[in-house]
Amino acid sequence: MERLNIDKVAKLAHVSRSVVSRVLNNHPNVSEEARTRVMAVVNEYNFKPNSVARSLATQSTFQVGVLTSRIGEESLGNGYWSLLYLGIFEECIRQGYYVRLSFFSTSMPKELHDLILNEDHLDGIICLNEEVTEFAVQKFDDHRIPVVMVGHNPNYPEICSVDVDNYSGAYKAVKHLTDLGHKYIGGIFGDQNVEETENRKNGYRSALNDSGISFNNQFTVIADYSQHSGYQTMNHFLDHFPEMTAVFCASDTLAMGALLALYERGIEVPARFSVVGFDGLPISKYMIPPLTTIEQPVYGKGAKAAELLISCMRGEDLKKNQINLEPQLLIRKSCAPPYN
Amino acid sequence: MERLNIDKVAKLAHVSRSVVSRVLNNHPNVSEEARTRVMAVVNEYNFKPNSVARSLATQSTFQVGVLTSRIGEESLGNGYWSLLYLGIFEECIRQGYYVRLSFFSTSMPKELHDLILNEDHLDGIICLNEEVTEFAVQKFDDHRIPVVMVGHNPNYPEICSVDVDNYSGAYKAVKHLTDLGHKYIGGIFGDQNVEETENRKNGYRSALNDSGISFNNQFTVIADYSQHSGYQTMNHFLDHFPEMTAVFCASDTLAMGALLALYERGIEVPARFSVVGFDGLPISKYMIPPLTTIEQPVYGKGAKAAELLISCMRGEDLKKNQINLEPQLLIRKSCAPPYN
DNA sequence: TTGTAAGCGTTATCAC
DNA sequence: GTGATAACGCTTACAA
Repeated sequence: MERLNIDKVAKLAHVSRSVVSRVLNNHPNVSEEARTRVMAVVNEYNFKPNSVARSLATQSTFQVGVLTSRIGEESLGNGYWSLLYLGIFEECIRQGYYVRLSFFSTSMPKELHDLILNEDHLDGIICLNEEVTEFAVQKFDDHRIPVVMVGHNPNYPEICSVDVDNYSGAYKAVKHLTDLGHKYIGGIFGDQNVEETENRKNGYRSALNDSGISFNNQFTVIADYSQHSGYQTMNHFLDHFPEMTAVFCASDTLAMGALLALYERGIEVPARFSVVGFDGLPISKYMIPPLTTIEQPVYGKGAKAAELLISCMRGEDLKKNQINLEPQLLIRKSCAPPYN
Repeated sequence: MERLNIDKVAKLAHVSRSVVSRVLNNHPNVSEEARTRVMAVVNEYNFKPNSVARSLATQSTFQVGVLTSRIGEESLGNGYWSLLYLGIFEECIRQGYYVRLSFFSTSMPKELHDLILNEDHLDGIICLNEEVTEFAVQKFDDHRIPVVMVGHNPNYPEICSVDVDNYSGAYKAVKHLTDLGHKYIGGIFGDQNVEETENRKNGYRSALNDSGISFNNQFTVIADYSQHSGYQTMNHFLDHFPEMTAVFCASDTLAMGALLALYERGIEVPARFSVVGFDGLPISKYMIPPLTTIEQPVYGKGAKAAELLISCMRGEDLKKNQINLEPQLLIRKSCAPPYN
């Protein structure tokens, strides 16, 4: 069976191509009779209008681009990104949009940048981190196509964004530790020069403060979100601050590294040391011991970002465009009162 | 600055639109002089031809679809899928193809299936697992667009596929255990009714055999590739076969679950029990203890699949279309000779 | 070597 | 309510 086009359908239904188009797009001004004739043909031949031609005519592709940094394999492999993408994908497809996932790296040739961000093929863009946001915003500074980002960036106040309440999450984590009686609590953070880190650090600080514990800057390290950084930083803490009895890690991956460092030194968790993570990744449930962590709605962040983007694409003017989702403390087995 | 099209470029360069098209597509038969004039304009205005229009004219979109099952969040989060996708993406983009990643579920409405697999928008498809392959192959049984899959499926011998040598991987893993002196070795596998499992099981069996150990069917369980299954199955083994001293897990996630079960019972790894995984995921390095595993080139599988697909799309006739990549034993800290 | 003109398969405008 | 017809922006015979 030949693949047919709108003209052939029109012929078969004894109408003009415009009528077919109207029927397919639910436009008014088409007689009930014509509609049924057209639909009969459409169903019989399972006709689907060619979406490329439609894109050319309407100047919109119904495709959303998702952009993230070409991070290392280790960071990529932690489940956070897949879950975020899944949230985006499912919301988009539900609303009839395709989604194209691209990894971006400043070191790739310019042609690839242009290819990835090819505006003819994209109706909107979701940026998953700051580096990429900067790049996309700069390229689309004339607002030709809408951009939304996951995570807030104070440099781009006019851009819609979704994030978890980082302050609140960190606060809850550290408060849990102080409530347990810990007084010397390390903090491992993941990303320099980013509001997220600033907020998490403030949450950490406030929780300490509210428990009457003074903040010690040496107990705080900003690295990156890899397991390796968690491992390294934990070793550093253990070498220099024997009084420390607990650590707040700003990601589950960081916590995973910290747990390994503790294990290698034979320091039992949670009996002799407590650790709390951030993210609530699926794998955190199977760490040893199962990680107490701050669960954030990763999937939900993605879905919400997609929802915002599609609203923007439809031309709706969003007033409340910086959305914060609330994280929850998820208690498992990696925390206990301090030893002694 | 207005966005320009090929006609405007032609006007500015004082040539016809066909000349512009020819220089943009590196076609022959264009004078050096015309070429430089065109390129001058192209560069000055940074002109990029509209790819949607090009798609319509050439009947090809330069887009590749990647299809995978809408698996649970836990399975999604293990890093395997992200890595595989990264391999596909980077090879595609290098060759100038976009890639669209979609999750497929048999339970979603038919409109979504049609949307996801919309052939007008796709020049080729890479299937990441069997369920999805079946669906795609059935939809494109007339070979309108090429399909390649990751993992071999004997039901579709004519389709190009890439996989790791599952037999060899399992063999190496279990041989490592028998070489260490283990005699009672469990096997946890991940996917019923799939050639992959068959092959891994055969590898496990052969290694046992080559070491003069008889195969015990009770020591073998086929579940799914989740941490939870590893956890559950390990508990089952521990409850029923106290003589068992080691286990081969057909994925790192399975091993992660097994490790947790062992930990909860206070059975030290590797002192009292050895475990080896399969995959070599980035997270396996940070398990407790760091996992000895069979490292397969996940990224490479993706890249190779993309390479095959693009060859097919270019019309090359591939003879050697079932490719096997060789996995390696990666020794870390989860194995030791049996206790006593 | 170059230019003209005919597609590609839609949507959208505007007479009828 | 309907149907020509003109876009949309490109590629590609074919003629010059």
